[in-house]
Amino acid sequence: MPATSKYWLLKTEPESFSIQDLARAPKKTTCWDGVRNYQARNFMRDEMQVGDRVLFYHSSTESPAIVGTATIVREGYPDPTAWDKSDHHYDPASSPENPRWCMVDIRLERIFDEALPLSQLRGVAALKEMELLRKGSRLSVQPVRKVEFEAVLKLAGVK
DNA sequence: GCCAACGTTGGC
DNA sequence: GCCAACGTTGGC
Repeated sequence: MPATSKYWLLKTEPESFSIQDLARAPKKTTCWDGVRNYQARNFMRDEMQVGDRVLFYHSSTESPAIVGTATIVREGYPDPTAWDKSDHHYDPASSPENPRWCMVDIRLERIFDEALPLSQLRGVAALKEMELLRKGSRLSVQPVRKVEFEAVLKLAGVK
């Protein structure tokens, strides 16, 4: 994927943080902390830019689905939960002096009137090569092609 | 540097 | 809860 990608997909388990939680957050904004995968980190650290568009995805739930959109409002900066011993994502190899993990801030754009479940997305020709739909895909931060992003918005009935 | 063992993700 | 598909770790 080229460094010019402007579209992303972020996964979250709604039991820990859902799009409804994001809607209730101050300024409908949150930091995307807790990512502990190098490929996902690199996307956040090196490629995400303010204004990039985001598909918001609920995983590990009864009906995994894309549930809305968000935008990047702050570019990559160190994830302080990595050096918080009480945090579930604590990593002793990271420190304020030498941070290993990274996060961005996102702001809610819209919650879809109807979520788009994986089962529905799998039937869409324009999404045939989408990373999310690849067998065995686990990346929690992944690039999305423009045509894919637009196809998803169309499915969601967003003008 | 190989690779087996282990831990995690996440759909089903 | 099962398990396939990954990523990471660590012995050698």
